[in-house]
Amino acid sequence: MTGDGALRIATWNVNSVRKRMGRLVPWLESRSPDVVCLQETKVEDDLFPEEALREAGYHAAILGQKTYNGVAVLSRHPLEVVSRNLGDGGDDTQARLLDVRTGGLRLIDVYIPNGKEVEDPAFVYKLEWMARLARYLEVRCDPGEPLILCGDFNVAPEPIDLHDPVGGDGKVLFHPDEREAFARFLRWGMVDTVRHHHPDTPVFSFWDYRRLAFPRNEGYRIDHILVTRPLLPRCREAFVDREARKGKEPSDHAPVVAVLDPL
DNA sequence: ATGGTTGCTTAGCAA
Repeated sequence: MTGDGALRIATWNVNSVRKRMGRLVPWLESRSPDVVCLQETKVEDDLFPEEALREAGYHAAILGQKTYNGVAVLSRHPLEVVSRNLGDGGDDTQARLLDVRTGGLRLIDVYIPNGKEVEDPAFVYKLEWMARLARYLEVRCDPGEPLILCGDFNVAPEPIDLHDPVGGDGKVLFHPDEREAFARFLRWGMVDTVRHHHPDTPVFSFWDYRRLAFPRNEGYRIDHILVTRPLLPRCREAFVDREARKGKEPSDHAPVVAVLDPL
């Protein structure tokens, strides 16, 4: 809590929730977010550390699987699940989406496929999944409703969003096709909160474990909190919590936080 | 430099 009733909404790819509990719980205690969307929990639902997180003060909605992927939404308030995965008749075998209502808000937590390499079939799957998500917004959501779409999008939207936009052009995370798929979310009616509040500031949310990328600040801004227009006047600030990437055994991603004025 | 590191699961995959 910020002490004035503001809501803190966060998204964090933790790269295994069980491995990261020693950092996640102190982070929850120090930052006191109201809602936290997690990605890459990498755990089946019956092994999710729900009790420890309950003791830290959070309800949880979870959609996990063994070894890979997995999303969860933690909230100070009880959660109602609107949808687990896209539910459109396409492949839903990977745990990548949770659509929930909590504390008077609707949030969609996504872990968009990484895509591996542009030449890989996984990249085709990524583009198809993003098109399915756009369709999900069109069919099951309304740009006139207060809605938050956040998570690991695995897309750096603009040149400012990666350390080497020339070298990265046409590669995974910054390919024109995935940038266009991301732009479609914005055209539908979502606003990128971090970029809205910091139009000209390079900020990254992911640094590869390899190549000493973090100390060199060779990063990408691929984790996003998007909001529909009705929420924008309430969004006071949005930022990357870079401190959470420092120190021993970090995730390769930092949390992104948006601060909303109360209704 | 098709390099490098981390996590899950145990040698190979995903990121």
